[in-house]
Amino acid sequence: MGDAAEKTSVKPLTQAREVTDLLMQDIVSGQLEEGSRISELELSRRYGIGRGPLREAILRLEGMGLVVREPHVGARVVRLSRQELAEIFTMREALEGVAAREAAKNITDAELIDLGQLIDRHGRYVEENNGEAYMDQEGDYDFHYRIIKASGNQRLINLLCNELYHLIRIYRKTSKGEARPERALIEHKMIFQALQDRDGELAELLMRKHIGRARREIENAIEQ
Amino acid sequence: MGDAAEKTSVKPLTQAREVTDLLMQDIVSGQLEEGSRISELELSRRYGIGRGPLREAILRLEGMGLVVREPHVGARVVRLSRQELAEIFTMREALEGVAAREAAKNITDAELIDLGQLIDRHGRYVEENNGEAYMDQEGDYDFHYRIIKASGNQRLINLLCNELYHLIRIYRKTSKGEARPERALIEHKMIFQALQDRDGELAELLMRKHIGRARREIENAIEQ
DNA sequence: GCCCATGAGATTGTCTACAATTATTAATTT
DNA sequence: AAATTAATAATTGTAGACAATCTCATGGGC
Repeated sequence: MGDAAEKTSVKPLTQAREVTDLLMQDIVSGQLEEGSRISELELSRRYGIGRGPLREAILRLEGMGLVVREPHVGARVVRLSRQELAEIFTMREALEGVAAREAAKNITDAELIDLGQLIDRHGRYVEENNGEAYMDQEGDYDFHYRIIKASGNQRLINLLCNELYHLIRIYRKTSKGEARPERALIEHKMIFQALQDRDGELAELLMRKHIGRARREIENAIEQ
Repeated sequence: MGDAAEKTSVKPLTQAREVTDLLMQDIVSGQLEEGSRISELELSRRYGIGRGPLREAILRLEGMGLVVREPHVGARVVRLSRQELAEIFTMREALEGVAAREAAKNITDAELIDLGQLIDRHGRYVEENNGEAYMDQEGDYDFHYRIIKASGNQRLINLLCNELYHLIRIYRKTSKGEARPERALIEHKMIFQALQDRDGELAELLMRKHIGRARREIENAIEQ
C-alpha cells in the first residue's frame, strides 16, 4: 500500500529542470517549429538564465529525442520524415500492444469505470458533431494514456507517455486529426470490452490493429 | 541509393562525448558498481576534464537510464530491482518481436548467411564445452543484435542496442549466464529458419517466446 | 562568370569562481 | 544516554569569461 508513497519524493526544482519543461512546451506546442535552430545565447536570455542550465535542458530534450544536436554546430528541434514517424508508430504498435495486455491483468474496477465514461463522452461528442475528431485528438490520447498507465509497467509508461507521445505531438500539429473518428470509437469500444473481460491476448491484438491502422495511414501518405 | 551516405557524418569528438563513452564503459563493465555515487569533482579529476563536460556526460547517461540523478544530491549508477529488470524484459519481448518481424522482410541474403554461420559456431561451442554458455553470453547477444539491425528500423535499433541492452549488461555481470544454452540454441535455430522462410509472423512469435522465457526466469528468481 | 581561399563574426565547448543546498559533525538540552 | 539543534564541510547549481570551431561574407584566381 505504501508503494505509491515511496515514489512521492518532491524533487526540488532547479532552473535547468524548470526550463526543460518550458522548452518542451514551446517545442510540442509548435512555438518553436520543427527543424528550427535553438540558440543557447538567445534562449538563455529569453528565459533569464545562464547558458549552463539551458544546456542541461537541451541535453535532456536530446535524450528524449525532441532535439537533435551536432558538435560545434548547435541544436535543432527534431524534424521527422514520414518514414521516421512510421518507425515510431511501429514501436508504438508493439509497446501499446503489451501495455494493453498488461492492463487487462492490472486495471482496477474504478479505472475501468472511468474509462467507460470517457468512451461515452467520446461517443456523444462524435454523435453531436457529426463525425468530427474528438477535441483535436486529445480525447483519443486520453484513452491511450489511461490504458498505458493501467499497465503498471513504469518503464513502459515512461517511454510511451514521456518520449514517444511528445514526438508524435510535434508531428500532429502539422497534420489533420483522426481521419475516421467513428471507426476509432468502435475500436476503442472493442478494446474496452477486452479489458473488461480481462482478455489480455485480445486486448493486445486489438490495440495493435488499432495503432497499425494509423501507421498505415502515415505510410500511405504521399510525398516525402 | 545515397541514403546511407547521408548519415555518414563523422561527428567531431568533444571531451563531453569522449567521457560519455568512458563513463559508460566503466558502468556497464562493473568498474563503477550499481548504486554507487558519482562525484562530479572526483570523476572530472580522474578523466582530466572540467566539471562542465563531465556533467554533460552524466546528463546523457541519465537519458539512457544508466544513471539516476537527484537535485542537489548527485548522481548514482542505476540499480535495478528484479521487478524493474522484468519490466525491461517485457518491453524487450515486444520490441524484439517486431524487430524479428521486420527483419524477416528486410534481411539480406548475405546477412542470412552470416547469421547461419554464427549459429553454427554457437552450436560447435556448446557441443565442445558440453552445454556451457557461449562466450559469457556475448554470442547470444550477437545473434540478437544482428536481427535487430536487420530490421532496418533505426529507432528500434537505437532503443534496443543503445539503451536497453546496456541496462541489461549492468545486471548481467551479477548473474550467471544463460541457464540452458542448448535450449537457447534450438530456439535460435527456429528463429533463423523463420527468417529464411521470410515468415515474419512466425519469427515474431518465436522471438517473443524466446525472450519471454528469459523474463520468466527473472521473475521466478527468489528474493528482492 | 564560377569556384576556391581567406578572414571576420558568431556560436558552441570548456574552465574557473561563486552561490545555494545538502550532509556531517559537534554541542547542547532533556 | 538519546535526541535535537546549530555550525561546519562538502557537493551540486549557476554565472561569466575565454578558447576552439564553424559559418558566412568578401575578395582573388581561373
